[in-house]
Amino acid sequence: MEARHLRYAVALAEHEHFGRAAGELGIAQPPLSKQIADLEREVGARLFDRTRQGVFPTAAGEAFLARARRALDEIAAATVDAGRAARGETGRLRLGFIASALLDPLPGVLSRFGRERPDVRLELHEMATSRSSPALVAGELDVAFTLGPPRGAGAEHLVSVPVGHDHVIAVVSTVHPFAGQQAVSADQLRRQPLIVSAGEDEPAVVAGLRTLLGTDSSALGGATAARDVHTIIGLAASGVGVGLGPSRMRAVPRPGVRFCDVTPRTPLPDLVLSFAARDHSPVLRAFLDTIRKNCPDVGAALNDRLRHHT
Amino acid sequence: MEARHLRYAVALAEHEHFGRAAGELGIAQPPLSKQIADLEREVGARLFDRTRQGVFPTAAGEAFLARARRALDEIAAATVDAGRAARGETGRLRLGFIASALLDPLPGVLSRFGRERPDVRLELHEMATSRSSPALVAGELDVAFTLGPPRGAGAEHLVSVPVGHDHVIAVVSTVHPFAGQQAVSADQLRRQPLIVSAGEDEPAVVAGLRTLLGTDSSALGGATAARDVHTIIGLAASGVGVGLGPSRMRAVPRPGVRFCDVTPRTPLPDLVLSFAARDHSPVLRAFLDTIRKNCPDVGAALNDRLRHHT
DNA sequence: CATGGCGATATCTTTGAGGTATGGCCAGCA
DNA sequence: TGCTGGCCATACCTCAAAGATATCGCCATG
Repeated sequence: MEARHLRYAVALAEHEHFGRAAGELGIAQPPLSKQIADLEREVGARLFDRTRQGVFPTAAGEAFLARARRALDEIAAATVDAGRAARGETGRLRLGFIASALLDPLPGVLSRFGRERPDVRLELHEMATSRSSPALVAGELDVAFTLGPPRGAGAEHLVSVPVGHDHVIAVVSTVHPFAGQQAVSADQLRRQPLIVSAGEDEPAVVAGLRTLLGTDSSALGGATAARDVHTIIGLAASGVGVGLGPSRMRAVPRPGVRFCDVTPRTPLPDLVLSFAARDHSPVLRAFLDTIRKNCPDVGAALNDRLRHHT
Repeated sequence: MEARHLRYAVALAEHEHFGRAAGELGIAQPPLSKQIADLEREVGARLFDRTRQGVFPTAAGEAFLARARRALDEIAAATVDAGRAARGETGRLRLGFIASALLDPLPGVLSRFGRERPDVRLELHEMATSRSSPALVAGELDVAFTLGPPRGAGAEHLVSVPVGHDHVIAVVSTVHPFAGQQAVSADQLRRQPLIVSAGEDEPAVVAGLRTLLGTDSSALGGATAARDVHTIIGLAASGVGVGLGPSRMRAVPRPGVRFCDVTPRTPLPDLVLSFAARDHSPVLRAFLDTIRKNCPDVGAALNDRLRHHT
């Protein structure tokens, strides 16, 4: 049985007349008669009563037509749904990100993406760089914000694009002596109780701080450890010490704290967007496009990537 | 787009391999490649990723396949449903009947039919013969039990089959003097307070009673009128008088009453089963078949009718 | 570098959908 | 009662396209 048979039966039921139904279908009457006869033979039951007054479905015909109409609706919807999925209007995006990404690029990116693609299901997973890389390789994530380029086995199958540069800044309570300063020096910091990251991404941050304070610095050893940037800011606000973290902390103004530059300017690993090189999913492409529109200093690699698939 | 395209896409998704899917479909690999290519062109999106590891649906393909599977399910169900409807296993039967039919043939017929055709929706409408005939002609009923053959305009398009003969019997309270008698005479009845039908089918019954009691009988004029046989029996049980009604009253034994034959035996119009002559509905046929199996003294016309359609 | 497996392409064959002409049937009508 | 017209079915032909066979190009293996 073919969709043609369903279309012909539905048209015949609608027009109650072989000739007019055939005309509507753009075919002649004899082929329609034959197709309906073939259909009735295949179904094993008479589907239409041919009377002098018109052609009307039998009980079997009514039962058949109800299913036929639903089948035709599904077929029509199949094309529509496939088109929407192909354009990235529907689907799913599994996004991994480090906690600090929630400060700066994510709020803007997610709200814009949610507006542009309301029917895409977003799955957000906060995770350290060390976990998101294998998840991308294994296909458990579609895209991830990581601290520095992804590392580990299979990383060569990932594309990485820096979406923002980063350096160390300090955060202090408004009543702290540093609060009025534009910048604080490494020397000043060495004489303060410090609050630093202790999350899984710690090594990268600690490396930056060692560069800043000197490898012999004992200040780092006595520093308070916090799991993520939000905790660092909170502890600094309550006067526990001077928080040190990525410059993206500035993106979330918060009463009770001030941010200070740190001299010398100490770079941290870039915030990087990674995804599988062979992932051509239109939803991913749409997400990358949103990133490009939302992050002015996005790397050239992303533009290349987008141009490549347009 | 044809059902073939859906079947091929589903098979390809299942086997993840053009060659094996084609083998399963009973065709060679090149035609399958072409059909899938045609499908992708018509949908306007790539539906499968051909990789070295296998053939996998894209996001668009997944969306398409979900709809395709449902469409194919509907198509398969269409044939099944049509077959069931053609065999009269599903559908609807609108049955009109006079109240007294509830006494005798209906309980057995309906319980048997309900067991044999559990998926047929039964619509029961108690109505007088004068109403069921036009309803049958207008197609608002499928079949009806009437008192005597249907009358009125269009009755020639109806088939009528007597399903039981009927005559007048008397019903009295167990404490009534008649209670011990096998039969009562017209003379005895003329000297008793009577309870007779006053429903829409009254004329037929009254005509029978006039035959019994004589047209000059004043007893009928003073009789208590009851709308249906159940009321006649109830009034007789409470001692209001002697109930006169169809012999089918006997089918419902009820404590507190006795039934007596009436002499001379006075026939009433037969209980008749009627339906539209051109109605070949399988549900109707199944119902007639049940009637035949349940009513031993069914008319030859019904057997003819059933044989005609076997 | 050779090999084998896989999907795409080219070309031919054959099925069957659809067109035209016509037949059979029945209601309406003179 | 025979005629006529409308309607669906049948007969037969045509041609598009589904499918078969042969082959190519590609790439991951050894």
